Order: sequence, then structure tokens, then C-alpha cells
Amino acid sequence: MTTTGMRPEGQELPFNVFAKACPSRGTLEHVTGRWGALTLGALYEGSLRFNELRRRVDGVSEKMLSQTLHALERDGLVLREAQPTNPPRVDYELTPLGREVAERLLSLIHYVEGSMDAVLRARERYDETRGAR
Amino acid sequence: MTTTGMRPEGQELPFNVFAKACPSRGTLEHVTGRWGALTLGALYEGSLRFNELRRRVDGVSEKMLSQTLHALERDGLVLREAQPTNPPRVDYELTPLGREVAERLLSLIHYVEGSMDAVLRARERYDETRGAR
DNA sequence: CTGAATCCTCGCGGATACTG
DNA sequence: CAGTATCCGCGAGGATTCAG
Repeated sequence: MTTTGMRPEGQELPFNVFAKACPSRGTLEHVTGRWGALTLGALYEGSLRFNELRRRVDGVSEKMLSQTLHALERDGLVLREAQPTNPPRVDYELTPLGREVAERLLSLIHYVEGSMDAVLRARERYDETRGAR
Repeated sequence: MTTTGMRPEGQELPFNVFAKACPSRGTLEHVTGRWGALTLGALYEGSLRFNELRRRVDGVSEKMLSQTLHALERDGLVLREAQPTNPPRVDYELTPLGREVAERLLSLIHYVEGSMDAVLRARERYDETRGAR
């Protein structure tokens, strides 16, 4: 009864994000982080090269994209395929695990996008009642 | 063909997180942010008071929880109910919209938790091959 | 083209103290 | 109990440069 949220079969999982020290919290942050989420989302459509990815994820810097990809690759969510050509060509794609994660992530993303009208209206109401702070 | 990810009916949505200026990106960050995600997850079980929430979301500071709750309330995902008793009692609960969001979020969270074994193994392999560095 | 390395800033977020 | 106010360190992350 200390677990939070509805679990598949009520069974106790060994990992719990709500616990400060649990490694799952770190991975969840890689996945849901500012650039991690968008990167996984972009790769869901298919494999992409570094600069293609950069253009898709509007606003990401080289450094952050590189860093993000490393973290996701290390967690086994993204596969990096370098071809020894010249000029160099590197493709990134989701692993099966990454696809599962991205699917759930996109479900969330799309729902949020689709709810933005409601969110924006809620904000207006909120700002209105508490008008000038 | 500029949209990313599988959309419900292939229709173009007015909001797109992949665009730098889109407000949906901000809301997504509130939802998936370090504390936002855990707060929504904790509230999915039912309404909670401020300090109950603090204990659930292990590691969050008063300031961050307060800030997080404000953002979620403003976006229309969380409802704040203050009772004018003494000592003061304030309950937080999800709005219908918040429940929809939390549901999708928990699906992701639980999947990640359940995949941690695979993630941890992937990390070992990754760190192994690129040993030092 | 695909990055790694470096520098620097800005705001996230923790600690603490105080109020109603 | 339920927060707000203030201070401030530190690391996320942007800009730029360099390398393969």
C-alpha cells in the first residue's frame, strides 16, 4: 500500500520512481527530459541522422543533442549506427525497448497537444481570478 | 509530412511540441518535469494534502512542490481545495483532464520501472565496451 | 557531416527563516 | 499545517571553437 499509481497486476515492482534513490528515476528523467522526450518522439517515425534530428527537434543545441543521444543509447533505448563512409554518416534509431517507451511517451505528448485549448483556457481563468498576483 | 509521431487520425493538430515556440512544449515540461511527473503520479491514487504529497514524492522540497502545484493548477490539471479550518487543511486532486494525463504518464512510468533490468544491463554493456572514458 | 572540448551564464532548485 | 520570502551554489545548457 505504499506503492503509488495503478500497477498492472497489483504486484510489487522492485523499482519505484517515487523513491529518491531508485535508478528508475534517473532513466525516467532521461526519457521525459526536455530533449530526451522530443528525441525519442522524433525517432519514432524512423531512423534519422544527427543533423536531421537537430532540425526536427527545434531549438536543441549540438551539445545537448549529443549528450541526450548518449544517455538514451546507454540506457538501451537508442541504437547508434555509424557508417565508415566519407563524409561520415551516422544513423540513430530506436531499439525495440525504445519503441515501447516512445509509444507511451507519444500517447502522452499527443494527448497534451490535443488538450492545449483546454489548458490555455484554464490558464486564463487562473490568471484572471488571481489577476495582479 | 512535417508532423512527427503517429497521430490519432493523421490530421494536423494546431499544436506541435516539436516547434520551439509552441506553448504545448511548456505544458509538456510541467507534466514530465522532474517533480511534475511524480506529483501527478502520486495524485492519481486520490486527493492528498500538501505534506502527504511531500512525503510521497521523496526528495522534493517545499519550494519545488509548491511551485510545481501552482504550475499544474494553472494548467488545469490539478485542483486545489482549501478548507478554512484551523489548523488549515488543503487538499489537492486531479481534474478530469489531469487524470487523463496522469494515466498516460503512469503507463510510461510503469513501463520504465518494469524495464529497469534491461536498462541496467544495457548500461553495463555500454560501459564495458567503452570501458574507460 | 558528426561530433568533442571549452567557456560562461542563468535559472533550477536546495536550505533556511518567517507568516497566517 | 500550509505555505511564502530570500539567499545562493551549482549544474544544465547555449555559443563557439576545434577535430576526424
